[in-house]
Amino acid sequence: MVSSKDVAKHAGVSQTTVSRVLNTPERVKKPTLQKVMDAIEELNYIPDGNARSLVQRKTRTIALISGPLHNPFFSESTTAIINYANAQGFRTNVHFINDDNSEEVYHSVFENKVDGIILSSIYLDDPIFNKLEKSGIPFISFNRKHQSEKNYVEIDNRQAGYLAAMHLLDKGHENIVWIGGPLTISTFKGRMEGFIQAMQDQQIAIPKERMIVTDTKKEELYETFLALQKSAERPTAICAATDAIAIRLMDFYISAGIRIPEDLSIIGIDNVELSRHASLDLTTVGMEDERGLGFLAVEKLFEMIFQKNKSCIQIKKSVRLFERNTTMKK
Amino acid sequence: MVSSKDVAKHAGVSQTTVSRVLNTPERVKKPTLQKVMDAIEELNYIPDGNARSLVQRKTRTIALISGPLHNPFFSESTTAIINYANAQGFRTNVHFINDDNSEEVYHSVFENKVDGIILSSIYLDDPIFNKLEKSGIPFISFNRKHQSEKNYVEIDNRQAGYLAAMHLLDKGHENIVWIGGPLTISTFKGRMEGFIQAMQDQQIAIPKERMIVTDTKKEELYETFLALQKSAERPTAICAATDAIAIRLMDFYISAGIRIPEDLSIIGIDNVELSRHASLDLTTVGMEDERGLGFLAVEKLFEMIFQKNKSCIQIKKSVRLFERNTTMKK
DNA sequence: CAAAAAAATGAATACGTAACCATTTTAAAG
DNA sequence: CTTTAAAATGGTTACGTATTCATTTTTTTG
Repeated sequence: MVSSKDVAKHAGVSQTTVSRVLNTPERVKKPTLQKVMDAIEELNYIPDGNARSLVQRKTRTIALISGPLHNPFFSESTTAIINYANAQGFRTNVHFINDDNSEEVYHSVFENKVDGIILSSIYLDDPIFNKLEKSGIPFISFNRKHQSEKNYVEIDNRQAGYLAAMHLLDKGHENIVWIGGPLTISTFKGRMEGFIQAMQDQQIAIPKERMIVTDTKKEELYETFLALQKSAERPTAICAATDAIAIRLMDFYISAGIRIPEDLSIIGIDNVELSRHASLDLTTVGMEDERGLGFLAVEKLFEMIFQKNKSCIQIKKSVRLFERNTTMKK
Repeated sequence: MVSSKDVAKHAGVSQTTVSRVLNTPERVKKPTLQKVMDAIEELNYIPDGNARSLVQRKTRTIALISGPLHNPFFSESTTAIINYANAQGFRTNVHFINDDNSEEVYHSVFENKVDGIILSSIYLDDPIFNKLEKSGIPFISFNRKHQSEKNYVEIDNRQAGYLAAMHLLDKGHENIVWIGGPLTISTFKGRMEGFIQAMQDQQIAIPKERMIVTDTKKEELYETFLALQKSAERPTAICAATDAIAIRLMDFYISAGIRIPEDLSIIGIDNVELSRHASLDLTTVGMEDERGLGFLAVEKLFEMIFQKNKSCIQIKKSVRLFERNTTMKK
């Protein structure tokens, strides 16, 4: 590989001058500059970012630990985050966490000495949180938060669950089923609490079998769907904890010949882009802000990176109903 | 930051031994090993990947230059690629290219001295191809290929376009509109050629106004939709170059009250996961292989990285029709 | 038990860059 | 001109690791 020393030799200057040409060209005399530039061109020299990182103690890289991209929420946030980082001249290392690779993922992230970490994969009692704090690397979680209530950007999940439930109640539904992910995740916990609150406020009892806490994977949701179909008293409406869940369930129901919303109302939460598609036209609850949580989070992350802003980020965005065509009067 | 020297001092050994503990622990005596491990634990030492990269001349990082994630094809391939790389212990730098950032993106990739590059963003006559070859870094393009016909994984685009057109012709359509992206991209060129071939084989004339080459962005597609709606002789079927285009168009048509497939048949190409959703149920053409082009490409890329396999990769996967519910007899 | 072989460890160095300090060259001031 | 200041450039070092080679310690062998 051609290094700055090779360039220096070729141009008849010192390595220091080559470095200066690249970093502070205004401190180099014109003719010297030209000589060096020519040598760079001729030798096809590209500086080594790793060597630079080593001496500068900055990698110009952030790590993104994201949920799965088949969930449109995450494909939207990932896009926003990578584009923002790129615009700042930063690279983005993307990771997906599953049940048995979190160890390796965090190891890889810490080893790489990234300048910032943005994650949507944290659990309420996740032990990784302490490691993140101890590492001294700026980090922020979006969509989910840790029980410590530090460094997060989220929507008002309780409000979201509440509004979703209220909408179905307004439409005259009473036999409503909640389908959400594990309560070890703040997002699902908050949204479910909001849902329960609304039902209680309207004095609607919720039998245990109508509160379904499941995994959000396709297979588990299919099991859930089958169980519901077999149940004696089928729900007239489903309150799904996320648009991704709602959209998946719609697939199963429509495939089974059940019409939405005529036979079954369904509402999601997140207001992902895809939910607006005319074929789905999913009623949902989400932020007004079109930029999304991922954008807000990465924006804050870079504030932390650049300004060394050590203050704790706590952002909760309020939500509203987006009424579309998957819910109707009972 | 705590370095291996600090660990060495703390454990009363040399830095060399610390390095050995991490890399070749079997060459270290048990009690020494333990001392060092304890010191590592106590000081919370994590080796610096950049320093290692510098001396080993390997970064354990690949770069992915992808199309936009709102296109399900790319969210699927990105998932497959990142997961594969992670399983190999590699990080993935993800980049998105747009009209005016390609310079910076490639600069960033080359600067980072990645071990491999996987890209779906190349143009037929893309000058970046020579730079990639000159760089000596293993690389492969998927979905698209360069005119040099080197290092690519694609579907048989001509066959795909042919099958899509034939399907519509079989259904009795004659007024068929082709909607695809720019012909500077191999994917669109090949698919369109296949489409034209089928029409010629069936001796169906294609007036110029039925061959639409446009940008694949939402806004441009909307313009295309409006133009078609205004045209005197509306098509009875649309052959879209990709599922992403087809799905976008369905949104516009359904929003305008046009029924699919009753009023208009539409077929895509790619067979993305989303196309199977019951609400869309898009007829399409795609690979048999469920793993997708991204997976095949990254698999080959790692063969190149590990085996120093310099042989040129040329993979063209054959396709078949997936008949669903957006096409019907005229 | 001595000699030879093997195992364990350490000292020194390289990787490619930026930063710091020293030196030379050029321009400004008197 | 000479002196002083400023600009331009070069030499050396540090960043944190793995590697190479040398040295010490331990084990094996006859």
